[in-house]
Formats: sequence, C-alpha cells, structure tokens
Amino acid sequence: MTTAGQGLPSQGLHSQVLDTLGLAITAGDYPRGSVLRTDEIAQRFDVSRTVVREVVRVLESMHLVESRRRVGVTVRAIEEWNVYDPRVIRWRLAGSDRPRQLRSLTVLRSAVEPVAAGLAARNATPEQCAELTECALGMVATSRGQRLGEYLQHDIAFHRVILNASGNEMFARLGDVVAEILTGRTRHQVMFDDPDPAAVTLHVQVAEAVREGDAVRAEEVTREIAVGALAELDVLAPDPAR
Amino acid sequence: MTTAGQGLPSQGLHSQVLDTLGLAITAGDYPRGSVLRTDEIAQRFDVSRTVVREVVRVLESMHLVESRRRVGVTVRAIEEWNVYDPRVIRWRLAGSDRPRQLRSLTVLRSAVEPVAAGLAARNATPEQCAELTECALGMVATSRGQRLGEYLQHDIAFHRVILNASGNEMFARLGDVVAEILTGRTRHQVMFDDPDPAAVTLHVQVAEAVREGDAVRAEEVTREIAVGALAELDVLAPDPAR
DNA sequence: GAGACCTAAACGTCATACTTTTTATTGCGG
DNA sequence: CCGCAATAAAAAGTATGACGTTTAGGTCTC
Repeated sequence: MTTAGQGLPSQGLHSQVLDTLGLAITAGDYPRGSVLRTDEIAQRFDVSRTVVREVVRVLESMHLVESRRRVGVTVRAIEEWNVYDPRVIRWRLAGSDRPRQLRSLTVLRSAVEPVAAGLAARNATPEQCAELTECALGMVATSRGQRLGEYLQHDIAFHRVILNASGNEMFARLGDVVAEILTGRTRHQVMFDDPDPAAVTLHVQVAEAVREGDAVRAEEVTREIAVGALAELDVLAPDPAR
Repeated sequence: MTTAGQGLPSQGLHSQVLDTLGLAITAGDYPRGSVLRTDEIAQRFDVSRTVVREVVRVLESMHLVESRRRVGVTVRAIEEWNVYDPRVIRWRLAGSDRPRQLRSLTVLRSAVEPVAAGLAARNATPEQCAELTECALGMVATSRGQRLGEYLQHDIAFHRVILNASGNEMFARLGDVVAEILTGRTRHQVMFDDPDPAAVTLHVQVAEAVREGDAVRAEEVTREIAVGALAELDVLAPDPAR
C-alpha cells in the first residue's frame, strides 16, 4: 500500500531547485508573464545550467512555464497549469493558495467519491470488502477519546479502498488527494473535538452497502458524506464570492 | 478560448524523443520493470545525452519511469502513472490502450459533469449563459442532415462552457478531456447517423436550467446525458469484466 | 512612416570530463 | 560452505565550454 504521497525526498540538486522554483511559482511569487532566465537561475541556486534546464523542462511539462528562444522562461497563467499534477497540488497546498486549492479539491472529491462508491459496490473483491469493514470498525473504535491521529489513518484508508475498489484508474489516483484533504482538515480544524458521530455512522453504512453490493445506497450515503465535507468547508473557509 | 489541446507541435528534438518514448511506454512496448539506459536512447535517436536526460526527467515527472543510479531508467507500473497528465492521456488515447482509457475517462466525466452543471447554474455569468444557449441552439441546428462535424464543435463548446462556468478550476481543466472523448466518439462510432434527438433535447434543457439558476435540474438532466454516454460506451466497447 | 535588414540575446544542442551512488563481485576469514 | 567486508565497475548526476538556431527589437533606407 502506498503510504506516502509521491516524491517527498528532494534528494539531488535537481529536486531541490525544482521544489523551490515550483513552490515559488505556484505561490504566486512570479506573477503570470514573469520572465526568468536560465543563467540567472543557475547563478541564484549556484548550480550548472544543465540542472536548470532539466528543471525548466519539468516545469514546462506541468505547464507552469513556457520556454521560448530569445525571450526566456515565462510564467503561464494559472488557468493553464496542470492542476492535477500531484506535485503542483502539493505545492499549492503548502503555499498561500492553500484555501482555494482545498476548496477545489473538496468539490472534486464530492463529485467523484459517490460515483466511485457505487462502482465499488459492484466491483469490490471480497478482500476489499473485508478491508473496508476493517477500516470502518477502526473509525468507530477511535472515534472517541482524543484519538484523532488514529482515526485519521482509518479514514484515509477507508476512502482509498473505495477509490481503488471502483476499478477506475482515474478515481484510484485521487487517493492521495483525498488523503491530503483529510490530513489537512484534521490538522487545521477540529484538532480537539472528536469526529462527528454521524459521519462515522455514514462510513459504516457505506461499508455495509458495498459489502451487500447495493450500489445505489453506497452512492447515496457517500453523497451525504460529501455534503458534510462541503458544509465543513464553508464553515472553515467561506466561499470567497467564487 | 483555448481551441487546441495543449502541446501538439512536437517541434524540437526534445519533444520528438519525448513523444516517441512516451507513446511507446504508455502503449506497453516496455513492460513494467523494463530498464532503459540513457546512452542507449541517445544512440537510438541519434541525439546527445543532454536531450535524453531532459526527456527522462519529464517522463519521471509523469511517474512513467524512475531513474536510479547504477541501474538505469526503469518503467513504473501503470498504477503509478500520472494519468491526469494531458500528454499521458493523449498518448494512451493514441495507442493500444485507447478503449480502456476511453472508458475510464467517460466514467470520470459522468461523475464530474453533473456536479459541474449544478455549480454552473449557481455561478454562470450572463455571458456564459448566452454562450451556452448559443451552443445548444447550434446543436439543434446541426442535428439533422449529416452535419456531424459542425454538431461536434457545438457539443464540445457546450461542455467546455459548463465546466468553465462551474467556477472550479479542477473541473475546468477537464474540458480537453471531454473534447477528446466527444471527438473520438464521433470519429469511431456513428459517423453516418445523425445524433440522438433525445440527447439534443437534454442539452437544451441543461442550458435552460443553468440560465434559470436551477441547480438541481441542471445536475439532474446532465446526469441523464452522462447515463447516455455510459450506455453508448457499453455498446461500443463492452466492459472487459472490470 | 512603413518595410526590409541586421544584430544580439536567450534558449537549444552537442561533446567531454569528472563525481557520486549503488550494485555486484571478489576474496578473506570463520 | 557461508557470511561479511573490501573493491571495482556501471550508470546516472553534475559541470563546463562551445556552437547552432530562433526571434525580438532596433536600425537603416526609401
């Protein structure tokens, strides 16, 4: 099981420069249209142009920047960024864009997870059903008594299993995103309170529905969970008029 | 308006090698675990190692491969690929993985678009409403008489407006995906028949609902469109047991 | 003032040398 | 025969310098 999100290490000059630059760009330090020169970057980070070029190529593949002859490396508009790139997501969640990014991702999640749960009810293997039940039980067991850390782990595992069991690779790849959202929520929001008992119950019901192959109910109940997540978001970070 | 999907040009050595290698890998020519050496690649394409290294770095950022010292560049399992990367999507749609990819994307679309339509009903600007109506009218006008090409353009524009009007950047970025799906459908399936009149009506109704700010109805009707798309898929490419 | 021409700036590509990490082999001792 | 440690080699990582190619922007002419 993939326990860690991809690519934290930052070992090697390449990764370091990439991380720093990517973070700076996604944070808005270089507004759209800003021009960077490879030589300047090389000097600033005290690395060779070789390294810088590779970094630029990767940033370019993420559509964060565009490199053109005689002009330099220009920062693209946010509308062009590959916002599904896990690294872009991580950068934005780590930077000043975090609230907006969190909202976008939660809305995406609220759209995807119910459908994924419905598919999971049809496609889940017995092993996945067992794992799901185990996760739900774990959530129940840790839902009281300031055990938020453990609860979070079960919660993440639960949603991962659902997404994987859907049998859709696009859904499955959102596991890390959901994990990130849930982690962020626990860390920033209700660090002290125990989780909402109603939410716990809903998760148990989803596990039941999937086990019984009741796709409609699985989808319906998951949609309720999603509604809760959205409501939570509105409390935490009120919609900035858009 | 972004009319073209990103990055078709393939100008420059870098892009050529990247495209060739990316296509080959996503097509499964190099099974998971295969090892490539940069020197070999350089020789095979008759380019310098510089170019190859930049290509490898980009492939690595897509999680298609992993580069390690003393061992080489190894192809990762498909479960690790960044399947939301537009270029990966294009490669897979162009290769032998097309049916599977098309199914995944259609399912994703069927989950996202209804929610996007609901949001669009709340957030769409008057201009977007007008554009939407225009698209729907265009679809009606070209729905009879073997004008599939024109119809397709209106159809694509319609869905793009919906996704953009949702106000969610993650949804908006799926515009190219939807365009690709619709294009592929027209090209491969019913090149001769006129589009289903029922589908046309549904689109008109969505435009109406959005214009009236009726989020529930917009979502509902869009969900019917999605159901149609999924059904269509089952006819064209029967579910391979998963 | 408009158009053709020219220059220089920045990226793109190549070649080479050297460094670093990691794997596999070899060889020693138990 | 087995295990551990020293060692050698393979491949990527990094640095440097040179040259090619494109193109923005200035210049010159008419």
